[in-house]
Amino acid sequence: MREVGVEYDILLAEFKAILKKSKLKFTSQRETLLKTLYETSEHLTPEQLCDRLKMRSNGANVGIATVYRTLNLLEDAGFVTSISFGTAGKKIELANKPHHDHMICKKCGEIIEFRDEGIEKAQVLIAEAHGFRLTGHIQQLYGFCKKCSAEN
Amino acid sequence: MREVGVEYDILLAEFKAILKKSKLKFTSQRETLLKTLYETSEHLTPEQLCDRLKMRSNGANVGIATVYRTLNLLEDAGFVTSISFGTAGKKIELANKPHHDHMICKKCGEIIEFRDEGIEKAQVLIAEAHGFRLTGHIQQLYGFCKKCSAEN
DNA sequence: GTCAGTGCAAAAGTTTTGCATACAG
DNA sequence: CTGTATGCAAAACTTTTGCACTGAC
Repeated sequence: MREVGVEYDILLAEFKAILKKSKLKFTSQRETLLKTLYETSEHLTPEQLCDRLKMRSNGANVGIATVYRTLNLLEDAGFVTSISFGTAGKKIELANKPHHDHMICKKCGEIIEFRDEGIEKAQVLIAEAHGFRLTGHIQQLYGFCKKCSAEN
Repeated sequence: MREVGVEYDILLAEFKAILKKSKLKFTSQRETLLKTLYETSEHLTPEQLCDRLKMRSNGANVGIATVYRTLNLLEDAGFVTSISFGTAGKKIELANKPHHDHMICKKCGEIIEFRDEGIEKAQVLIAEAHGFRLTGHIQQLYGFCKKCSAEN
């Protein structure tokens, strides 16, 4: 259902390793959060993510605070990136999906994912030229999608 | 002081034209806001922008609400883009500076601007391929700058 | 058993709205 | 004059924190 990035088992192992290294604990909440992000191809806001976690835990309590705390943790560790575009609010995405970028329609908000090898390579070169150690990138092209373009 | 984009007079004229078209009014607050953005090369948050406006108006009142309202207006009109990266908060930037992109240090938050012709061209081609009418883009590479890389 | 993690509720921060007044057209 | 824009204050959201209790190691 999901384009293949890193296998979940590997992802999970990496996550555990990071936690161990920082003497943090591996809890069921953290696992479920990671798994949910892994299985979701959409871009969720923290609140939407929290709602899904609530559903998964069949009614059990999931605090929004924990979601934020865990997301910050994951973001620091580079597992997750958050992007925010205009008024659309903060959206979360797993970082180690294969590199891809976004084209966002300013009118209907549709997000189209794309990928271009040439751009990826150019980015690496640019980073090197500035002595920058690259860990990720976000590229958002925006404008109007085919549909909304026609309506204008 | 500022890399040359569109000349301010032209920018201003465009702004007035947009306002006229939507039967909106050209107020001193709107002018000062635009001018301030034009003259500032940094990336400001709405609140920082508001503070600058207050200074410029020598103590006169500038409401944060007006800043937000005007920014939303400008963003809708494509004059301004807001980018938000991780925890660093929303930052504003004039859209019609010459195209350039950002490299952001996850540790110290430094923003390095860069530009690459090849990437720019590739983006246009990709948009065309998807029937997407491109009006702008944001590209953020992130990782650790030279300095912070060394400290790790 | 110890110490980090959790949920909850309160707090802090950010953005939007309602309303009376000010001012551009 | 008319109606949009403004500043202020309140409201609505979003994100973070404090605390007592739970649970991983």
